[in-house]
Amino acid sequence: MQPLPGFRDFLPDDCAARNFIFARWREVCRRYGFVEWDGPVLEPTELYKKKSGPEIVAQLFNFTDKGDREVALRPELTPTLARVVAAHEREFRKPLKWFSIGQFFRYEKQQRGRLREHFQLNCDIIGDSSEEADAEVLALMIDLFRSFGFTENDLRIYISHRGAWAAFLQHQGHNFSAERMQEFLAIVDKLDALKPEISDEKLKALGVSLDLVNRFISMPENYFDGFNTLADKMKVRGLGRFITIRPAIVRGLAYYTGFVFEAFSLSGKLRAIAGGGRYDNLIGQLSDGAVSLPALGFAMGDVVLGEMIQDVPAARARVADFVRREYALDIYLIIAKEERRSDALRQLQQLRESGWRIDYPLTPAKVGKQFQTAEALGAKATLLYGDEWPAVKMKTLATREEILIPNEEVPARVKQALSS
RNA sequence: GUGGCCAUAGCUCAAUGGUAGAGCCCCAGAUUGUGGUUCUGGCUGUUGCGGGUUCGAGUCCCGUUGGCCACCCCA
Repeated sequence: MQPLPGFRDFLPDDCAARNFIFARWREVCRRYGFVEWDGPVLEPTELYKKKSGPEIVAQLFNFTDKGDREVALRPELTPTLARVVAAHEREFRKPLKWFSIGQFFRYEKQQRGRLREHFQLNCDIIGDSSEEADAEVLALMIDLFRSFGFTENDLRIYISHRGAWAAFLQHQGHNFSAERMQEFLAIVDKLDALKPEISDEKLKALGVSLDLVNRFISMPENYFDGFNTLADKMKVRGLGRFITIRPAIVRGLAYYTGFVFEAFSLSGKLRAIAGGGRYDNLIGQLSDGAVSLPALGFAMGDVVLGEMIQDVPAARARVADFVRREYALDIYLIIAKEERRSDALRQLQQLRESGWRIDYPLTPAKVGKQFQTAEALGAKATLLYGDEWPAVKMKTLATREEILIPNEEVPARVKQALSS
């Protein structure tokens, strides 16, 4: 039996690496004053059908449950967030700064960096429409990357703004409906992939020329001051070098209204590592107008991030170090004489209650074998119980130094030896 | 969803159509109670699965499942 396609087993090393990623996510988010929350893994399919746009619905991992409900494993968190916030917003002071770490699903053919399941960090600020909030979220994203050991040489965050496109087009005399705007942005999104003649043709169908579009792309700051404001705010924080204005970045989800951004690895091998934007209307839509709050946020997945970590030596070394420490022991007990097993277990329990990580042989084994096990489990020291009793022989594995200590002094001496 | 490449031991991979192998891992030893190295020995296969061609198929053909890559799409 194998796991289902696109689903992963996490062996101990994989789990430790995952814990490392989660630990950095939590640590940096808390540093920014974000609090953690979570929602259900299974939602009514309806939640995604109307609000996220048709793109995501085609890839839902959905089914009918035993109560004849149409349900879907969550493909993203934002619709759930919008629902929860609409229902509970009065209980919280604004702005909300919330983050969440959870598993998300999609039903599609898997490929490198893209499975049917992944873990994702979501960070959102709700109830603040200022550009300061935009900058705060971007800074958070950058510091998250920095916490893994990445620098401005490893990745770049490209920033665009849907409102900027609308304003530019209006300035040029075009007034697009929401649907036409969506159509237009889809073409812009593919400018790099398609031949200029084809893009031009598609744009002409909307009454816009490729020349016009390129004019904006080459000098966006001249047409939209918000880019300058944001860039200045990032420079003040010393993070300006991480961001690049790139109007052609348009995210696929329909609900974005303002700034949108995507982080890319500069090695060019990977897809977007993270992305997000402002969605000022979504909460209002999902609550049928009962609650209207501006919001913005982003998400970053563990799969692509993990691959990027493997690509960058400094980041890879941090993970390896963490993985090694994740389950390394403090002490391994050597039971050299089986008649000392009870004495050893009594001290084992005592030491565990003090918080030390200790393991020991469950069945009788040769002393040499026990030392091998101690080494393999990463123990810093061993405590040997045998003919020396009532004294215990403590050995520091790194230095091979052995000292004889009275058993009643073991807790104190262990503390002394391992605290340094 | 479409197309191309691939599938051999737990892992990485060998094997002109002619008796399936190596390295690593794991386990056990190298004289009585001391670890990373070394040495010796041991374990492991319906060659992904199902058909077909052939005297004979890991090898050739068809199907199927799974993986990788590209396209589509994108959290």
